[in-house]
Amino acid sequence: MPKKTKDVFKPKRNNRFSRLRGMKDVLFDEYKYWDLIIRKASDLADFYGFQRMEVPILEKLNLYERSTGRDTDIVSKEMYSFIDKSGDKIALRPEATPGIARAYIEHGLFNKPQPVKTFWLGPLFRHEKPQSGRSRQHSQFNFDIYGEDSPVADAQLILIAYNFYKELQIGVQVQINSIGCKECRDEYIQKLTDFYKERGKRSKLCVDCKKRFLKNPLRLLDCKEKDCIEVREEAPQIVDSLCDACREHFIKVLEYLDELDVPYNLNPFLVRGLDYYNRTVFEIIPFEEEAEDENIFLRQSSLGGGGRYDGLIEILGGRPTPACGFGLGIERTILKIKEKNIPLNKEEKNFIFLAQLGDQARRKMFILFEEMRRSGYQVRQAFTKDSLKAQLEESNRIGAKYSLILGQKELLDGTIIVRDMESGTQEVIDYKKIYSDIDKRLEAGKEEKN
RNA sequence: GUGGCUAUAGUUCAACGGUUAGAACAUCGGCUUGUGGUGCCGAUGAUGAGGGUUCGAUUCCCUCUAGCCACCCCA
Repeated sequence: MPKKTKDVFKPKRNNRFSRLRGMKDVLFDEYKYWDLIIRKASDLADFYGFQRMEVPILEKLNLYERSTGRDTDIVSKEMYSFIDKSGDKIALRPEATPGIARAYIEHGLFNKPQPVKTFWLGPLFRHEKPQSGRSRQHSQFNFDIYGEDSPVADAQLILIAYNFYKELQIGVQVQINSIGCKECRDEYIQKLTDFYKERGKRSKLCVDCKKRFLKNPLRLLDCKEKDCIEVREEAPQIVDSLCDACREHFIKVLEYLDELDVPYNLNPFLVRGLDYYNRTVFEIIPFEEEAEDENIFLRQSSLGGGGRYDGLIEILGGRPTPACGFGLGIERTILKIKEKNIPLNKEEKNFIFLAQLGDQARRKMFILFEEMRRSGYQVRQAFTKDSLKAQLEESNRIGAKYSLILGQKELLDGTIIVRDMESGTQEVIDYKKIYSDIDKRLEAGKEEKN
């Protein structure tokens, strides 16, 4: 080890190479949570027949303008967009669905047996003001079903999202609504604007809502201002305006959820912010039954959401294809896991630590390590360390079950020391009997457990 | 994007405007040059950046940066 001198480079925090705002490093301990989520999501994907795919992080800007919607906040205010060296307008994906839909069209996935069910997981970018549970790069995983208009698809997706949290022991509730199809929604918007035009109701609205009235009246429904909520009470509800087909679709989705005991809350004010949604829309919010202040969960940001987007593929130039899907926020889920102290049930492995003293012993152990690894043992080592003390510290740190210690003396005698790390007892055995001895010990350990 | 709060070792915290900015945990080393998980001793290591006020600033003021909270929006 070189001695430290005062000339040694000292990294400083917040220096000119520091992280970009709203970006996060995921270090070792944190990654355990990612692991858990990725595993759980992959298992569900497997089980329900969704196949993993990935699409580029960069796409053409117009993909999002046309699908997500030029006027949505995500596209108009929060997107990382730029012109690249060839002069193309590019964007870092702010959400996943458009890219996946684009891939569906581009690779002719409509020629595969339908429905095509995709599982996607990756980072998204939105230039927002960061706070906890909201950074400029975050990750989601999405489940999408293309080429299926049956309400079973909607219900199954909701079920999967619900199961995901249930199995993680996180209490959630499904907020659900139907925003109909283009026809019945337009009719409803007409009714809604007519309602707001009555006797100076508009004057009671907040500044934002006055704008919403003109630009996107549906959004009047999810304003949180007190006065706006008051006016809203009497407003017509979209479920009453659904056309027969849309109503029937929605009812069937709810019936499936009822039969599966998925708790949901019919929320007539749920309107999702992206242009391409139709019919079923839903959001997954944290929910504690014992919560005294119901504002606690109302205020909390949602863990994920989704819905149907039957028109999207056509908008992007594909043949008309019904589709639906959802996305769940990985970081927000991790926040919940930590908040609720949900244990990461780590696999119990019987680590065997190989410790050595002296160059010759090190060489021998170096080879033994490879041998044991190939034979399927969970071997661990710290061959860069010289002192036995440091090696046993490491062995202890990783929770090894046994340490095999080889020094000069053992080398000469053709023996090796087996140390039981829990009890601290150790035994000198014939070097040749390593495998049989370890096997015997592990077998005994197994029986003791049963 | 709007408003507010905050910023000290790797981490969690301390320091009436006044000596050398303290501690715990973590890290490394030693006690024990062949023995970890509990002990003892020691070492490394910080005032986010830049200005200003002052004899003197971690402390007061300004700007920037970052984080947090609320809103907006959303995952």
